[in-house]
Amino acid sequence: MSAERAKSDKALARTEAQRERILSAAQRCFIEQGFHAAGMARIAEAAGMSPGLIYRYFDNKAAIIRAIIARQLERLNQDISLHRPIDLAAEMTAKFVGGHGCDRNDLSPALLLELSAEATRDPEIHAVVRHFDQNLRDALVQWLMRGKHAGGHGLPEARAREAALLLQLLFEGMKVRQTRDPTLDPALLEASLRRFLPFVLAGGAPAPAG
Amino acid sequence: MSAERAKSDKALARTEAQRERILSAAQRCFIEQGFHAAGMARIAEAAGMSPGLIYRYFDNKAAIIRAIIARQLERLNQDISLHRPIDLAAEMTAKFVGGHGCDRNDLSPALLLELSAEATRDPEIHAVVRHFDQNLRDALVQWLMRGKHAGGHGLPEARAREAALLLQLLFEGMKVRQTRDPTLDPALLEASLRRFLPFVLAGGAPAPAG
Amino acid sequence: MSAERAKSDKALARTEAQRERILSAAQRCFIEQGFHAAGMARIAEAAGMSPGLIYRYFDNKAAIIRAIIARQLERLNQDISLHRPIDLAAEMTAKFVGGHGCDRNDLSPALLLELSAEATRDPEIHAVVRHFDQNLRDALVQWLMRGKHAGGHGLPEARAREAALLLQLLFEGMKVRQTRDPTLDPALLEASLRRFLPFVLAGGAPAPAG
Amino acid sequence: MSAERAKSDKALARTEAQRERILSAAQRCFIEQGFHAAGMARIAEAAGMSPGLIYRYFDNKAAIIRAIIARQLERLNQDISLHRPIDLAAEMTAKFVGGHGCDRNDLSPALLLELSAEATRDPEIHAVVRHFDQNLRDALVQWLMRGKHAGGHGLPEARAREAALLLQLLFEGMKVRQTRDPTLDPALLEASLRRFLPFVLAGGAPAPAG
DNA sequence: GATGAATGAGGGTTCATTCAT
DNA sequence: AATGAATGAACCCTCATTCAT
Repeated sequence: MSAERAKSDKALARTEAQRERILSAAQRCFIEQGFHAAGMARIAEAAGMSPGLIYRYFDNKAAIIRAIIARQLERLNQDISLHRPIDLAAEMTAKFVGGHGCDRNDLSPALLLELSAEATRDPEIHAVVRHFDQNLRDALVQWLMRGKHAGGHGLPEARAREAALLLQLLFEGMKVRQTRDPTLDPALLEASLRRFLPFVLAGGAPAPAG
Repeated sequence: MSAERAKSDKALARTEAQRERILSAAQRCFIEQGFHAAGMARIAEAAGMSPGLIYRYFDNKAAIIRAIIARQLERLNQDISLHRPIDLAAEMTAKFVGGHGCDRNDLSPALLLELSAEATRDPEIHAVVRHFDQNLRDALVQWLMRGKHAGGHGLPEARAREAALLLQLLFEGMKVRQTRDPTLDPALLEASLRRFLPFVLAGGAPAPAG
Repeated sequence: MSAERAKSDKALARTEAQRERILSAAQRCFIEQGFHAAGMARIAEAAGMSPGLIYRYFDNKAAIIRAIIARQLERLNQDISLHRPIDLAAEMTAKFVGGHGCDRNDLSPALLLELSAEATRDPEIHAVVRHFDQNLRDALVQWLMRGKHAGGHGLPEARAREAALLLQLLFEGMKVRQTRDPTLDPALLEASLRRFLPFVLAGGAPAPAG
Repeated sequence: MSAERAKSDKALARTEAQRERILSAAQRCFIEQGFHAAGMARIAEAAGMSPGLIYRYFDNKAAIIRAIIARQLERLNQDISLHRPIDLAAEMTAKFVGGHGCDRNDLSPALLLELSAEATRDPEIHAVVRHFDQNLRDALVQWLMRGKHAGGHGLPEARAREAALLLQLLFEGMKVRQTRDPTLDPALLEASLRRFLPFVLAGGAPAPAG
């Protein structure tokens, strides 16, 4: 039970580590060159392995793309911690400034855009994106409806739905903005958000103090 | 001088017409299949000419992409009529519902996203995108600062800059949303915008009636 | 009508010539190396063209294989001229000695064997082979049933069917023999055939004189 | 000396057993998929060992193929029992109906064909095939020359050579037929053979009764 | 100006073989 | 003796680009 198990565990761990190396290398390549321009050979090189080995861990290039997408969206979801009081304007600004996909917890804007475009044509990708998209929307709605004492905003459902949609539009708009104008003054962004977000979070009521 | 001129003019006109045919055909192909999946052969077919001929009018595929972007952004700029009173929420909703790249003045959302991702890698594309991006921003700022009697909103410059940024975030967020959730209820979108936009257009002051 | 037609005719002729060049080159490669060991690059080289060009004339390698099979079987059928009195023993011997696939009208034995094996796994190939196989069998039966004055052998149908089967077995057995013992003494082969074929052609009756 | 010997014997026995496992597994795979389509990984799996281990017992894939051929032809030779009176027509028909490579003494027809084609290209295979081929021919000739009281047919050598050749042609023709028309009516085959074989076995004399 | 046949580098992928463990 | 992860050359095929006509 122990020896066999131990070996199996170790093998599984190695497998997982290899998959991680591949995904990480692929993500770097995709960000730099795009999904289609990044060749398997280059990905293999970036992962420090031979091209053939990749296929022991992934069926094909599309599977890698899907895995990256799922992993990224998962992280995105985990990242949004709606269960503690947060300064949304500050956090969004920080994401804008820092989040260019260089560290593994950030969704690269270029990747997200290409990914969304790809979802238009690949039904499997579309399904994955939709799944996480609706998860996020539901989480936002719940958060907006929850009482203030629970870190929420106490909106009625109808208002919460409207506000959640606006928040998603702003999140995604910021991703596009990152690609178009990466030099955008963070102070201006934060000022804008700080002025308007409270109004959104209040469901359209006159902004409360704070 | 005149005959020669006339011939030259005619030749130039023909050249321009040919370029236009190619761009139009390429745009259709790109929308259907994406930048990389659309082959030159198919574009040539769609343009009703031979593949070889395209290279008399464009250096290569990337040049076509750049030309489409420039042309499209130009149209976009012309399209934004900020000189008449408009119901922004209604117009944005209409764009969301109708704007899937079917008419020639709309870039398909997928294309716009792919294009923005590409701008991350191709400096020439980036420059074009930046140029039009800032044009639009300036136009928005002017519009927001202009007096209400001139169809504007009479905001001071600082507020106008904040509001313009937010509007761009929303515009672009909507493009992402179109690819992710094309079935989004337009009524919900319009309600959200109608509740929020007046507040933005008022520069963050309590929403005026209407 | 004429100019356009002429051009189209010329184009069609060229297309057919190119297909022929490819098939001929592929056949040489397949005979030398087998279906799977012959690479497209080598075939292209043998055909004096680039690998990519082959795909303008054939969908893929399998299509080339099928075309060769069909072409070869067609020639085989045409080759069997059952409408004149023939010295079957002599002709079969001649085929054995000469027919090693070097000239285009001969089915290479190696090719026929590999082809038959391949038919076991590829349903499309199986269908093609079956089609020509049954054609040949029917032709043999007709020939055996036809009156002697018409170059036939006047057998009743039941006997004709038996004899046709035996002839096919002998034909195909000779193909195998060519690969196994290409040095087989043609005199021995001809003597064997000359002794036994009359018996077969007579439907099992005591061999007639001649 | 004895202990060492014993160990060595045991080791040799194990080596032989391993080789046998590999050959048997490979044969199954080759029959199902053909020589080239059967991968070493699948063969290893079928043999219940790792791919690497196979190379301890065989130099490479071609060596396995050669070993299978040799083993199979050896069995084939042993199988031919020409020392008892036999109903050749019945036995050949039975081989046709049953012999599709399912039992270990039968090479599948497809395999035999592929193998014969390969002999055209690989001199080592050619040599093996030739060796057993001539063995079989000699055995047939001996059988045909032997007196009837010894289960033979009492033909003079010249006639025996002719008849042996014809028998081989028929044997091999039947293998091809199995791949091309596996649904061939066994009754027709048996009738054909029964009418013709006695004539062959009699060396071309009018068929004796029975 | 216009064609479309031709090119050939590069794409993703497979698989016989090796070697550290 | 045995493993199976790793290699890398070669596979089939695509497509942006060129050029003889």
